[in-house]
Amino acid sequence: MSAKYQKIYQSLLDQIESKNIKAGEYLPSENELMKQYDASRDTIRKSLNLLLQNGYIQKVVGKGSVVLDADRIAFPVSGITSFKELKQTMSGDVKTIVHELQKFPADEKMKKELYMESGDVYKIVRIRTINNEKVILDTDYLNGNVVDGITEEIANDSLYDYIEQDLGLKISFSKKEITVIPATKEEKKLLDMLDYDLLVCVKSYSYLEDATLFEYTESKHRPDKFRFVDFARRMK
Amino acid sequence: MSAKYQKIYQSLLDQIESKNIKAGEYLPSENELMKQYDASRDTIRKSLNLLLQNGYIQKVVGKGSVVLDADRIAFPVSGITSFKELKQTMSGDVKTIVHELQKFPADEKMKKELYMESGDVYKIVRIRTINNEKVILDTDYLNGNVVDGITEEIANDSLYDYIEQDLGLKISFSKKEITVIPATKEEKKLLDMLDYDLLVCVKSYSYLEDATLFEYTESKHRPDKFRFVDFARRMK
DNA sequence: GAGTGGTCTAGACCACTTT
DNA sequence: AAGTGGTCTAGACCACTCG
Repeated sequence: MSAKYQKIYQSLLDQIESKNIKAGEYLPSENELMKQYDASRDTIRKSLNLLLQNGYIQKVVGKGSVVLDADRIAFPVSGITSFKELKQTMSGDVKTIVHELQKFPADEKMKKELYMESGDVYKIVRIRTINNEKVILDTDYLNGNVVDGITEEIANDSLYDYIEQDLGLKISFSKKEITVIPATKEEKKLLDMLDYDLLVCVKSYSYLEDATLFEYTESKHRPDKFRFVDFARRMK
Repeated sequence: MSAKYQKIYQSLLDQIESKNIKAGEYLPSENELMKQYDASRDTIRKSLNLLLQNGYIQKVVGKGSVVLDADRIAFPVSGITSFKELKQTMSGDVKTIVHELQKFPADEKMKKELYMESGDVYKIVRIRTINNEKVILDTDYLNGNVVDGITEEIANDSLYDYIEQDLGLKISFSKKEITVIPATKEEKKLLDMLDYDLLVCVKSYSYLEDATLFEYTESKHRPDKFRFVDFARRMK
């Protein structure tokens, strides 16, 4: 986070989020920003590109960079938000129950899902409660060759913090798939399902900076507690 | 699409998609690509950035750009795919039934959703069938000050083609929200709901290049026919 | 005509990986 | 030591919007 363009991005973002520059207003021109931040045009443009990609501004040729209305749909779910990070944007009292934690030699399914040839796999099953209702069931499978030393405390706190801060690995990107599936008896027993028979299933593959696949997750949400927000630019 | 970096992007993408360069292999280095395409490093890097953002490659410092496994999760839903575009990636026989098409002065709800002060709004209700099953209910509201002249044929074919090709407007970005909602009696009547009581609701706000909001859509999917795929890079 | 963003170029230094 | 990507700079021309 020491790069100049990232600092400028953060500085501009702060001004947008604090409503110092309001939705509908224009940012200073690239020329202006060059002077303000004592940076080259290219550096400024890198900063603006980050704002652009994350849906904070829209550039209009001949006019400038307009600030968009980020409140319209609040923006909790961008990037690879882990549950702990997500939690901070959620209302209500959120807790984690570690239901299962084991380490075992990778079976066929895991070798396939995690592209492993040998070694151990961690399986972690966690139940997430919101206001004391059990509404999310997370099952993680981790490549034990990449990540090791997972304990119940870690699983109870934050896996991502452990991987990034303690192991010093860098989580880089993920692929997610969202579908709706019937709840099994087992799942109905573990969660407070009310009258629902379906679960929203988010399958997720997470990768490190060097493109190593280290985690496969199935996150099953009670339908009424599920919400996903997306910002997308058109690519033609 | 005439920019040099976009052409290089497309060229590299073709090679990746045709398996000319396979997953796990490295692209030529930036230096190599500069020579191959007779371009500056900056231009090459712009092309690679597009591949990066769309999940086709991962850059590893000191090594190069690895091609990722795009097949792992197929990638139908990136950008603002309209239904017609989506259709092409779907299996099965897909049809559209225009159920309602009207134009009326914006009421309070529409003024709020579309940020209008006055003028007309189009309301279009369409039912999408897959293999003759009615599984998706799309309701579009369009700002009549921006988009005009919509007929049943257009609604039946492709709204986006009309807006982009006939009206010459440029669709630029959208915000989407995915939730699950109970199906109303009306919706149950319009769709083939089998035993399902829930619908996946995708609310979408679509904007033009100059940041004008021109469309608000509610797309309701029968749960078993819904699938959403997402690629995300971590922003810390 | 002045100002805006969009694109492209050429050159430089750094931290990192590999041999 | 050589090669890689990450960052930063300076200068140029274009198409576009606005007054």
